[in-house]
Amino acid sequence: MMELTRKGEYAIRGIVYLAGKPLDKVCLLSDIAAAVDVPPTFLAKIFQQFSKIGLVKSFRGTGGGFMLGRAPENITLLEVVEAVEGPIVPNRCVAIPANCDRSGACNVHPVWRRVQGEVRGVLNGVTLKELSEEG
Amino acid sequence: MMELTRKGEYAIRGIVYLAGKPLDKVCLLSDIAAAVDVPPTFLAKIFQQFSKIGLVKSFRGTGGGFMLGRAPENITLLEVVEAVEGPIVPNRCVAIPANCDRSGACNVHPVWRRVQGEVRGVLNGVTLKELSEEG
DNA sequence: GGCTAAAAGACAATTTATATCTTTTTAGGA
DNA sequence: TCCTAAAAAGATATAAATTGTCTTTTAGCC
Repeated sequence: MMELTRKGEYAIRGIVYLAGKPLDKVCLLSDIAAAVDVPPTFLAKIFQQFSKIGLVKSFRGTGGGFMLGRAPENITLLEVVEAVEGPIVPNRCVAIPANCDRSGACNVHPVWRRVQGEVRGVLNGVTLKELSEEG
Repeated sequence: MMELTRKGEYAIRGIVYLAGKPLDKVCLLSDIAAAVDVPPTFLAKIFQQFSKIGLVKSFRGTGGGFMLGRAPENITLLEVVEAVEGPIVPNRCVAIPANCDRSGACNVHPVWRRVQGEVRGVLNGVTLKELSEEG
């Protein structure tokens, strides 16, 4: 249960790599993919998603590539994970409350909300800056 | 990310239903399945897993069925979920540390451990007794 | 115009989830 | 002992999600 997918794992690897570079440095997707050991075509899809929401900036053509969209201390792990995995919802009924009307009052529901809150809290407390610094 | 599967959802529904009955009451699988709106054959598989680890007791033949293996206040939601979903591991590298030796020190690893701890903590704090009482 | 590199979309393989069906085992009752 | 009830176990089937790849298009630079 609750496992991050490959996609999520790859997404983190890729963007953490970027976060470790100077903010204005433009990196080739192929270089990033090679550095973090991810299939380039797959990482391309991931970075397209990042790009759409501004987590990274992309540049086409000669000299093109990717750079971080904001300073790494202003990007949380939560944003990164939710960007590619979708919202963190431990149970469908948390996402779609209408789904939870089985037998009126469901006692489990609030538990899942608490789980959701805790997880989001942890991930929201971690920035790409911390993750990219050598520990 | 982190979604409970149907199996997990069904498992909880089924065992919470049992927890709402008198401890020594033997329930037919078919009755439980009907009551909590779960495919009976699927629920059978789930209860087999429960039975193996003693979460429920099973009786075959005439007058057979299932009853709770322990008092509901002594069964946590964590046990139930892990019984059918397997251990709660937000990332493979948390489950298999050898998998995490990519580039030496991985800063994300401890974050996933924290997530794991928080989730397990929440689920461990909830018992079937609470879940089966009307709120 | 020609080269480079990302964007977008279609497609394919594999794995996981979600069941169902059949056969076997165990127990109780006539 | 035989019949019936009910769970256990195993095989199989379908659907959906994951994990990619490939091709074509668009954008930018020389």
